[in-house]
Amino acid sequence: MPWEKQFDRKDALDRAMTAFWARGYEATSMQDLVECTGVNRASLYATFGDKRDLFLAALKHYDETRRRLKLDDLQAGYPPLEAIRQLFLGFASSASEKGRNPGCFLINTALELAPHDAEIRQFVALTQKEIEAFFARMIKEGRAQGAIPPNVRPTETARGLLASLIGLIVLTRSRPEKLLLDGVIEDAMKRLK
Amino acid sequence: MPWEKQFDRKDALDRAMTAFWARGYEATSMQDLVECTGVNRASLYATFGDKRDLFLAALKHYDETRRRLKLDDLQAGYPPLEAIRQLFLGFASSASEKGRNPGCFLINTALELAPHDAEIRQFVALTQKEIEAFFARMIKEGRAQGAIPPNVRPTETARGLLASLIGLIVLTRSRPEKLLLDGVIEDAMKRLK
DNA sequence: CGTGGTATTGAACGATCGTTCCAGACTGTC
DNA sequence: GACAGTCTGGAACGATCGTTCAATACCACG
Repeated sequence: MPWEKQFDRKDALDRAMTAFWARGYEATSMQDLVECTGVNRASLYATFGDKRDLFLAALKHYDETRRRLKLDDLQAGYPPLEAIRQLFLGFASSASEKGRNPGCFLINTALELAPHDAEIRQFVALTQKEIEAFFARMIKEGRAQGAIPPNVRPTETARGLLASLIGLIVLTRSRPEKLLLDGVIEDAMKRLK
Repeated sequence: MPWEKQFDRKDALDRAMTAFWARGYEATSMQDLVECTGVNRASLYATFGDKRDLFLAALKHYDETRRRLKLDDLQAGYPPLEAIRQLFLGFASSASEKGRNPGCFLINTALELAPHDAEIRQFVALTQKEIEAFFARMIKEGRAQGAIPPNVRPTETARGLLASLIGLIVLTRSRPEKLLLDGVIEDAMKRLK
């Protein structure tokens, strides 16, 4: 190869991810992406393809660097029951009432693009299944350790927790009230005792 | 007044609502709105103001004709516990795996615009509070009638149900699988027994 | 029947959209 | 040091964006 890229691919992808995450697909223009990545238009196209390709790459980047990493950290750093609680708490605490609430890129996409784009829908569905599997795994471990009662059914309860988590994250963007968010978490955790 | 409008304001608003509901704010162009309402561009501006004004009017129209009407019908037509279940079932059953899932206009807006527009955020928050109040009211009535155990706390449980309902609706747009949606509902209703 | 004033119409505005092209900058190889 | 080939920078493409304007059609009122 006679020459190498001047910019770091991962770094540019991370910045593009942040832009799509904050404003969504439609509201983020290529001009925005050129400015926030610092990469020239043509280089952006040469490296990532068109806008949708770049979005999909950013979404997968989010999944790898945020969602997967987060779940792995929780699983490694906390006992099962506390790992579940910390996942909820992480989203609630990032929702300050004054500053911006980043929310979850995957959930934003589930509403904006998933209904209209089969490939994106399948990817979003896959990540949701992994979160569901995380909940089920934690419940099984918690039961084995005696921290969760044996009458809590892993598969069914995991589905309920997934819905509660999604609801919590949506609420952080319209009603970032600590009283409400803490109430949702407390109620969600009741399933496990 | 020397002349009256040729088109029905409510009818045009209803069609615009459907368009915004299906595609969101950014992805719906004024050209789309001109075509789906059948009203001329300038008439649209003269009647509703700019695009954001029209969107807000459509959102409020949705709230009046769908959300409020739905809750009133449920409250009038079912006993408390069943009214709650029917609210969940309504969203799950409209999510066929093949056709389009309309979802909920208010929730779509909670993610797309609420974080960036204070007026819209406050309106969305208001409607969510009314759903929350609906749940709390149903729980209180259910307890009074003996259909819901007295240890179920209305205010706290209503928050949890709201999150579960939102989660369910989001899931209908990315994973319209009957097994999953029914599982979420079953799990949500467990709180009430 | 003329007049005032609003509704409608289609064209047009400048701005921005996503995308592409091309000349120039650059480095590894011969 | 000339060549080959990739990456960069900026201009430019046609299309579409939200919005506005001037001309026309129309009815109530004097």
